[in-house]
Amino acid sequence: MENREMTENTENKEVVSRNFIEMEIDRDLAEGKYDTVHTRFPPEPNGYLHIGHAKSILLNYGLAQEYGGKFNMRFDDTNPTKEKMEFVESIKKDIAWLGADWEDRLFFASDYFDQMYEGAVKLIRKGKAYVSDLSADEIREYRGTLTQPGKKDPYSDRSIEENLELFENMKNGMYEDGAKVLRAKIDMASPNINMRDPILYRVAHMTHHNTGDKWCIYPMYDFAHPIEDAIEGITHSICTLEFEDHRPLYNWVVTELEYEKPPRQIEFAKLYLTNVVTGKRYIKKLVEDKIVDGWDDPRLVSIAALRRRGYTPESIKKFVELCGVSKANSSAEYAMLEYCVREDLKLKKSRMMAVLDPIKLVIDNYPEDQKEMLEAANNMENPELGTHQVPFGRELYIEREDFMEEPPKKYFRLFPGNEVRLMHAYFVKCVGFEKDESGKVTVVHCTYDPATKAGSGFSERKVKGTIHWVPVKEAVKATVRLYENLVDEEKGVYNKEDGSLNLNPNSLTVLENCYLEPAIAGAKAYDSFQFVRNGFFCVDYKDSREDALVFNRIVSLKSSFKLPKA
RNA sequence: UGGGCUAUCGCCAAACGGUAAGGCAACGGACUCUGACUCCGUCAUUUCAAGGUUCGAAUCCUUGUAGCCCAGCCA
Repeated sequence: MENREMTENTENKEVVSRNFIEMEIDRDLAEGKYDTVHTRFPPEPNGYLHIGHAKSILLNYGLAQEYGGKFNMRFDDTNPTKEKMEFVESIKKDIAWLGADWEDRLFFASDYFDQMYEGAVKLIRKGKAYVSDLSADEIREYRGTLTQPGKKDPYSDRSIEENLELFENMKNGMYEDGAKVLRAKIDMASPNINMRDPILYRVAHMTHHNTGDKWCIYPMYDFAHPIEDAIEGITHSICTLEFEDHRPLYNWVVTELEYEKPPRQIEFAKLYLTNVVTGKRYIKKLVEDKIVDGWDDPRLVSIAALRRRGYTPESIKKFVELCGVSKANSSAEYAMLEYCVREDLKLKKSRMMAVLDPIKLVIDNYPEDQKEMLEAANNMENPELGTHQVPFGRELYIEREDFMEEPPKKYFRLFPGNEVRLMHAYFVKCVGFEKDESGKVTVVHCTYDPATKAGSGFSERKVKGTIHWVPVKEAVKATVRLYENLVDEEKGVYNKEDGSLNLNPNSLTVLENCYLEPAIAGAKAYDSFQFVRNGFFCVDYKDSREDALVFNRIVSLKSSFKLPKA
């Protein structure tokens, strides 16, 4: 009853309960902890963004919007060994495409290296950090294990002066990579391994994509991230669950560095999709093995791949919203994503006729030299999309599936003696067919009834089926690609024995003999349509040419009819 | 066996001590110039399990169980 009232009060707006992050923010605001909301998306530029990142981007951006706050874009580029400029460009493109607007707030963690260095010096002066000469192996050894406490670092008692000098030497390039590190002095016996004197700075003689050769020491994530957030005035630093254990360290850093109104870290569960490949190594191999056509192959779920496939930013936003935000590890079904694109495209795109697997239909009683132009609504449910003309004549192409010599029960399409409607045109009745030597049907014959023309108001009799068609003479030939899941859904994504992918051999079907109605001619990259009864399709930006269109199927239409398998 | 986190329908996910929302999927049916869309209906007597507190428990307590994360000079 309470819910019903809420529904009425908010009119057609659905009642969406607040997620736990919003509730935390509400509380922070109410308690006066913060008086604004400032979020950020902080990727490391070491790869392409995928659907999982979209959740974080849209969550952070959405929160800033919702609370009238700000959203920053920030590259967390504190490890030059992994980062590339190529990725900063692709990430910016993807985020902009998704509609998360960082306005003029594009930052790089590397822009703060000076401040981070100052912060480290401050910690040393407070006696909270020291330079250690332990090797990587020794550090690991001293750290202890999950069940055993760590041991005191023998260098942890160096004087402040000595530490100051050593750290400056580190900065000045006096040591080899790995020779020395700066560690926080916290608690080697902490049950939380992250607190066992974590490394703050390491030596790495490497050229950084942003700072060049200015630095040869680089801050670690745990030290850098809270500083980045604090410098930018971030209030809510939202990250994924695996950083929960790092929160005490995050708080330690902002506390020791004495930031006023320090940011607060809140963790949420990543978004996973079932039966989908997101691992970098796997995708890299698929690309190298030429199983997929690059990192934006339409079967992949990188943002670039979804864009190429024809997904819209709106559909991804809707999907992310539908998935919700919680702390429970979970995996959304691909069907939900598909629902979201259909929902978005349904009223926005023109509904055209395209025959993917053609068979010729001859209207025996339609004069050979006759021709007419029929008017077709672009979208019957959205008249604003207007209309277009489609030529009609004696010879048409129809879908091979729409004719059967011996139909099963409940088959509403063409079969000898049956009458169907040709969409936007006339009723036709099947009067015969031709076969070749192999028994394959080559031509279907029918007669039409002029009285049944679309829009004539004819209502004397009805037909159960309506099929789409394309005029033989004016049709535009095109290539259409149909997709299935890249991996075998039955077997699961990964092979249990060797960890390789269980690939679906049918993930790509290329149909090179498709015919489109002429109104589609001239379609440009990323243009998309509903091909009536076949799904939504998008012009491929890589392979399509004006005179040789190539379409990717974004998603099929739902269907409650299953043709019985022969 | 140390620490952190999580368990509510096939999949997401609400409910914040007052008697299990909603969406996806699925399944019926109506409608239909897309077997689409739309519309109507079905879909958790029960919330990981077992005890306990309470007039009342998914929510509180106890004891278990299961899953995820942490021992990079990665983020």
